Amino acid sequence: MDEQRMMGMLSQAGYGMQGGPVDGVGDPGVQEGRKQDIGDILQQIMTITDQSLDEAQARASYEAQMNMQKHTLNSHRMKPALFSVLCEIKEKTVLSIRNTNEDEPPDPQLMRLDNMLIAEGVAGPEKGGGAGAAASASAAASGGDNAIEHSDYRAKLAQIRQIYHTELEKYEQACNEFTTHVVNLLREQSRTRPIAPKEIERMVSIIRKKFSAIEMQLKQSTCEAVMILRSRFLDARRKRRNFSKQASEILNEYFYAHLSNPYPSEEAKEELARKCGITVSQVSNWFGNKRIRYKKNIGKAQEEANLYAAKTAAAASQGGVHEGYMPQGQLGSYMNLNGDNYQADSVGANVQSQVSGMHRGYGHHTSSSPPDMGSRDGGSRTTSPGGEDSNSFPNIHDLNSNSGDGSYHDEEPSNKRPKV
DNA sequence: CCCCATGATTTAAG
DNA sequence: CTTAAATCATGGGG
Repeated sequence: MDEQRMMGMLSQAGYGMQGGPVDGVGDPGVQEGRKQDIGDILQQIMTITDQSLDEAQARASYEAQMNMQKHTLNSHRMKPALFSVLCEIKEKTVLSIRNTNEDEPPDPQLMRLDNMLIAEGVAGPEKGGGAGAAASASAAASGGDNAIEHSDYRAKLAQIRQIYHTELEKYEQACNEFTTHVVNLLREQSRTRPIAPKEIERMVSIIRKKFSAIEMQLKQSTCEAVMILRSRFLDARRKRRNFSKQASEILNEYFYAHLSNPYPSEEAKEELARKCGITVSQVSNWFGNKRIRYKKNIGKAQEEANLYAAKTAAAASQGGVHEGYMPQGQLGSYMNLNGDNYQADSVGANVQSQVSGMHRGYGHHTSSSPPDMGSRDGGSRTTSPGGEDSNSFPNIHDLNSNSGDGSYHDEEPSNKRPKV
């Protein structure tokens, strides 16, 4: 099989030395001649050796002859010296070759694949650990019961992982086997051909390189499989589920209670997320959607908002049926607003405008203060936390949307899915 | 089926 | 990073 190839390479190395820079010292002319001689001799010997080996492979009947030649060669008194010299020469040429193409910077592509596989928990720490740990961690982080959705995913991932490890193992085993085989072969041949240990090392490294190409292919296809799996299972869009009725209520209450400035601070978002059993990202999404959709709707379908206002009021008066965090302060103003009516659109401006004087640039609270609480207006109106900022958000009044029911939520969007 | 409410994502601006 | 706006894709009701 590959002996043929190896012999070819060895022969090549042998021939290559002919013109090569064998040594830097000495008179060029003499040196040249000597090199030529040595080259000729070597070539002859190599040819004979190759021939004999080839014939041996081809025909067993030459066994005897080959043995004889081997014996002759082995018993020649000059043999050790000659081999030594040949080895030295070969080593030099081989080294020069090696230097040109041996430098093997860890392939960036391979590193990328490795990183991704580790990130996906495929290649990471041993079997049970990686995927399982990652999955349970993310499940715990998101608060929980989303396991249903992901169990399938995890199962598939584990499958991929299994296959990957099996293949990798197979690959390693094959690589080692083959390497061992080649090394043995070379050692065997080193009795009849000038093969230095370094030569063997080099062969081994070449073999490893070849095999690592296969390894990379394996990693690549594994990565692809993971990618497909991810897009299939983890694309949240495909798995959209409405929030629970209760979560929607909580969110809506907060929204309508802070209509004048419906931008929950980071802390508020966390609290809402906790109460609703969803992630902070989801809260942000919800408010983003809510704001824009509310705005688009002003003027109609707002009756339902009253519903929330009423609920809120009721809750407040009863001591808070619904979580505590409806700022009681605002209820009053709310009722006012509602009662006031809603031409709000027009009125709205005036309604909120005046007020507490201090402005803080609306919106972007760098999480400074929870918009809610404090802002209670003293007398009668609006409470918007930031004086005029209330204007910034289109007039408020009601509207509502009673969201559906449904239930699940997804786990924290584990943001980036790698791209291939 | 269609249609629309809705959560998530993308895009663009700051 | 956050947000508004547009858009996507699903769930679920008629």
